[in-house]
Amino acid sequence: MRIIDAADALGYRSNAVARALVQGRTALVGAIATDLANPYHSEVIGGIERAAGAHGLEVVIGHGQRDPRRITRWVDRMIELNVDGLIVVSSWAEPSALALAAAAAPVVVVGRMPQQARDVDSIVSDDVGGAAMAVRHLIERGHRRIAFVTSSDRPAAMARQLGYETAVAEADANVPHVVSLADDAARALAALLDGRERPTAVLANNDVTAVRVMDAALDRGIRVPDQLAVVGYDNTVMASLVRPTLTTVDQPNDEIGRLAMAMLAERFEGRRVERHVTISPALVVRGSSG
Amino acid sequence: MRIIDAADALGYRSNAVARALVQGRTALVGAIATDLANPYHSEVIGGIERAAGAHGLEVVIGHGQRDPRRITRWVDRMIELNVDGLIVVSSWAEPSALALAAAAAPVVVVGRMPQQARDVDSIVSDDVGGAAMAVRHLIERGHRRIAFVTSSDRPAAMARQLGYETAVAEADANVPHVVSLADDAARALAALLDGRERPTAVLANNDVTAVRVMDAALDRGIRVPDQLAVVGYDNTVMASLVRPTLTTVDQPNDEIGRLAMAMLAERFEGRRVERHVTISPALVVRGSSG
DNA sequence: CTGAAAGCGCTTACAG
DNA sequence: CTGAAAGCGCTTACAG
Repeated sequence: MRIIDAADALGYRSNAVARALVQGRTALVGAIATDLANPYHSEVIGGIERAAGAHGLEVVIGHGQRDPRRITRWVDRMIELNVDGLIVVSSWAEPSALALAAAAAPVVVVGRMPQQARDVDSIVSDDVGGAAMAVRHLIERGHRRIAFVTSSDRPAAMARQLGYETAVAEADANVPHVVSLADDAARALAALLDGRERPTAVLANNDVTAVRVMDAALDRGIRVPDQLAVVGYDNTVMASLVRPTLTTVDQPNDEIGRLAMAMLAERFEGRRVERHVTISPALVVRGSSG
Repeated sequence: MRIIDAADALGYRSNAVARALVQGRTALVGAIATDLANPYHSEVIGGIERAAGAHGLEVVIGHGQRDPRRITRWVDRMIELNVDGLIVVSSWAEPSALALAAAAAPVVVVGRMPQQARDVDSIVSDDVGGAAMAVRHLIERGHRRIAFVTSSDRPAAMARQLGYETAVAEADANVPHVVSLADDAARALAALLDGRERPTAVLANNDVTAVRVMDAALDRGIRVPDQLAVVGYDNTVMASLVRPTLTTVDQPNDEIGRLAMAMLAERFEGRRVERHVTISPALVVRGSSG
């Protein structure tokens, strides 16, 4: 007891680095996010953290800052830090780096990768289904000229586009009308909104894009939702802040984080086979779709 | 070379934990944030990261999740992880834990602490000056009945209230009228907006509070800014998303992050005396103040 | 210049 | 039950 008191008095703290070296485990889970400023990512990480507590694990976060190289470097760095498991909330990491990492510790990717990495588990949201659900909602409200506006050619956006195309095809509505804001956004928006055959509804690949469409419409005096219905994707905070509030597709981010942690735990318990889970999104109807 | 090739082929990676043990340094800076979902915190951390790169340091992030105990525990954990320096983007850590940490590695707190911790450097924004600047702006626009609405009694909010009180006093405007949303927000807003002596302008302790005031006003048919000017604080993304867009007080978050990293670097170079820096905010005038 | 030894701060298995 | 030794995977200082 006197020894312990003396240690406390001197401010002694056990060196976790040395402990990790001998125990071969750090009790650390690494979480890498494309962009922490994006609330979607911080919510997923919140879910990971809450679940990690139950396993006696701490979550250290690496911030990718929307830079693919930085994200891939974090994968390497986390393995060097000897994390016991790694959750990559990003589709931007190099598959080869992920496969290498998976040889050292269990790895779960949250997001739709361009290609699978060996021995890496994954969680994706059903983007095809979510986008189709949004389009069906617009069709139910009587819309027949529905455009898809996208700012990305990442796999998630492509899957949403596919869901859009599928749903307009099955409803015998318009021919698919896809507008990309990637190059000249102002011009693309002008072509979309100033033409004679203006759509009556727009599905956007995410909330940010949806808000850009809404702003462009309001600038032209086009009323939302009366003259143009707009639906976003991701249900970020901005969806309930803008006026009119934005109808959007929601994903259970907290739940996704918990699941990612649970999948790591299964690996700790000995699972050897890959596991790939698809999560179902849900439509949140607000003002922008009438 | 053949040995290196073989190591590569086997996927060998140097064990950073072992290296850290012998070198006595991890090349890691810990960054702890109250709430990563808050863009203010993720911007500061972005600034830290950009500056850390130049020093060959990596930034690991601990997420406080708005839980004071969790934040304090992260301070302990980061020291156990042997970070070379620690930046706490939060005012919620226990001063005693910070002082203990500072005995092991340089520590910089970004935020206004209720009390100073020994050997801990700090960066605060001039909240008194920022709030006074906002009030003077409203006075210039002719307002004489200006209220301060706050949702917090944390030191930053208190300093902003002080700045408000100082500025209304010097302008010979109204007597200070402070409204707290801490207990019964709906009732407090009703008292503020439904009374006969309704203010013509409101300064809020932050943007979230400002948006709540704006929404409450719009619900009552009170036009912003014509019948009620509203000014926020922090210049979060939501300030430019709401309609009317929000006049607010901006802090150079990226710059604050860089400075925090620079202050750590000074400690690495041998600085022994405490350093406390105050950053000047700036007013961003938008639609909500007319 | 090369190679083996000592040691970073712990935990664990073992001898006393 | 207590105490000393071995060893985790590296780096560094030193002997050859």
